[in-house]
Amino acid sequence: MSGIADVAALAGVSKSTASRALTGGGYVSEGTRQRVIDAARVIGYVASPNAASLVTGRTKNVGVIIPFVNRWYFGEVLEGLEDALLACDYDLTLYNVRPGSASRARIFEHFLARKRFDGIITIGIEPSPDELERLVSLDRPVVALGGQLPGITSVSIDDVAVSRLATEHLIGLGHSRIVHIGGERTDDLTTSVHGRRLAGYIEAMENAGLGEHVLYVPSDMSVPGGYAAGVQVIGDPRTRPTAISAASDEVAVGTIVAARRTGVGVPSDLSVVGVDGHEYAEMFSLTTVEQSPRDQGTAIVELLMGVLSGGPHETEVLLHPTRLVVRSSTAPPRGDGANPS
Amino acid sequence: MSGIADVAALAGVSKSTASRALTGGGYVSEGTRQRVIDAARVIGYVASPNAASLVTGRTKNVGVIIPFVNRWYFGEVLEGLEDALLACDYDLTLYNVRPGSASRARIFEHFLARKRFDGIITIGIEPSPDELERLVSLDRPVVALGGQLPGITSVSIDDVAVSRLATEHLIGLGHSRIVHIGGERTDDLTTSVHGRRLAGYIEAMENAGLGEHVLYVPSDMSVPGGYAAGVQVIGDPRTRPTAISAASDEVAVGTIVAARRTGVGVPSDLSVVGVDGHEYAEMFSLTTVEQSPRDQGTAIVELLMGVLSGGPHETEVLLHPTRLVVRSSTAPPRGDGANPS
DNA sequence: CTGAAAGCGCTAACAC
DNA sequence: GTGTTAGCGCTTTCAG
Repeated sequence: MSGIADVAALAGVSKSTASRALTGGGYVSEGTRQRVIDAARVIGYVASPNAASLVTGRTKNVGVIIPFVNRWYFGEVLEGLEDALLACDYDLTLYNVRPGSASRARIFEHFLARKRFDGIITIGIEPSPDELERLVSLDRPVVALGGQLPGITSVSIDDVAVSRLATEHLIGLGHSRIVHIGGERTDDLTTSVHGRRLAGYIEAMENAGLGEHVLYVPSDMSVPGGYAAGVQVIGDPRTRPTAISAASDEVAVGTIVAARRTGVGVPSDLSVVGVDGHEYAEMFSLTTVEQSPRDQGTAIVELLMGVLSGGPHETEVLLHPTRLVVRSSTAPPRGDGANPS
Repeated sequence: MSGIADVAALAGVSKSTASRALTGGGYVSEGTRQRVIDAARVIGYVASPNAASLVTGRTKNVGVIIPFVNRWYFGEVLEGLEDALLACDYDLTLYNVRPGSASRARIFEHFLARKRFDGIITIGIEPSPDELERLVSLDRPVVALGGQLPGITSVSIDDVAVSRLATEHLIGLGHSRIVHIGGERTDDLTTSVHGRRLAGYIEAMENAGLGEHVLYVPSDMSVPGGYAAGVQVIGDPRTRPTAISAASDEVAVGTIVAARRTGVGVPSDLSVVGVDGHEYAEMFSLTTVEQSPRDQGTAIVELLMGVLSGGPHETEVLLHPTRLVVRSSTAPPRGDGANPS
């Protein structure tokens, strides 16, 4: 293992000069710098991050705390994060904290305390008070994506607007019997993603004078969740809506699968919109409010870099839904009047 | 930041004794050990991994090289890895090397060289000679899941057997016009997962005297890939098979979506089997050879731990398909005789 | 069984 | 501009 001393020797300079040339701190003449860099390349020298971290206190590594890897939204964000972090020369260490899992506890109690990172990115985490406390006590910058945590700088998409937009699209098509799948009855309407998307739906419905038709069915934010809810909602032909506003694309996909299985055509007999821009949208003729999770990942990394560099930075970024992408025409069913059952 | 010195002081011993007590190396009297451990707990002491690594050379961290995060199989494996690694007190740093991406090159050239890990786990990687060379030159144990690399200890599932099993299931149901989706024409039949699963299909067909019906359509190992191939395969009613053996569950799901969309019933007019135990299998009435990716993750971690501990370990583990899980009955279509078009 | 001292590989003051 | 020196926080010989 060649160390910086070897590089220095080969270049005919001292270790400190070699270090300066390589890390770019302090004055080095252009000639020396080149010789050192060449020497490093010849030897194939790469600095030991441990040794460097020990003295600088910085690790060139960030921790990512994420509840799922294997749900479309989270996987996509994670890939976005990895790309963005690489571009900034940071490694990424993964902390997978499935809600309620044993590993979640161990991570918060044990692993994070190692502080192997310069900063932390949390994705869609709703931390318990205890977890939040531990997060803060790490004394490293924390930035959150999705759901602003008290005192933590965050990036969120405008969940209310996004869901309102989706619902308005359905209303614009002439639907009135629109149900929302995804909100949880117990949620505070501003505190969680679930809740805010539900709020957007309600807002749209009431604005359109459809308040009496407001109806939501709770669901996991996942494809199987949407499927289960879909079966329930579509099951009874007498109460079946003509359109569904889904809290996420994954829910929407699950719902559509359920609809097809039930023999209800999609979208001719039923319109479904979701939020996120899922890669399956096309396959399922899904209409979607596009809000790329990858870009969300990029945005949160940018924010963290701002914090790390100590410069000024926004403390709360709200991503606005820019456009509604229609992957298929979703015509309103005939005979859907103002006076449904 | 409290250091080991503080712990030592509080316990009334020297740093070296404190270190021994905490890391379990060398002799410490039981009483002292307890006092040190208590002191550490009181202060909330956690050793700096950097400092420790610097001197021991071990990092308590493993690198995971994976081509996708956001494909079901890979996401599932990754979650399995994370769990298994945590259990062994290892951190996980993620290297996402999408084939052909710019980050892939940077990772192999730059990031891996930092050697922030005691070992490397690769998932379904087909490295170029150059990449393989770099991997080896890291001088850290490398274990591979899926596809044995020359000179690298590996865990694989028995792809040939798994695919044969799936195909035999269809044959057993009375099908003869069975096409395989997933193999790539260019593949060596033993070198890649694609290739081996194709081989298993061919084996089953020939064993059953159906060699003349062997037909495969190449596809990405993904849901959209399966969808595209499915549209193509099912599109023409004259050549349409009665059953499909898919190289993976994701392909199978895509195929089923295509089938439904084309108006071909599933499974009444078409049977599809896949490999892996996908969580969507139930939603899609998919028959599957179960081979949990999570367990594969666990297995590969066990193997790596064996290598790291220096003890004896198997150098190549083959996971055998244990069972075929039927999520729905897939009756053969009537009139499917020995003499298809 | 315990303590003193050396040093892992690097960067950051500080002199020159 | 460049070299010398002093650690970063820990583990590990090596005496005692």
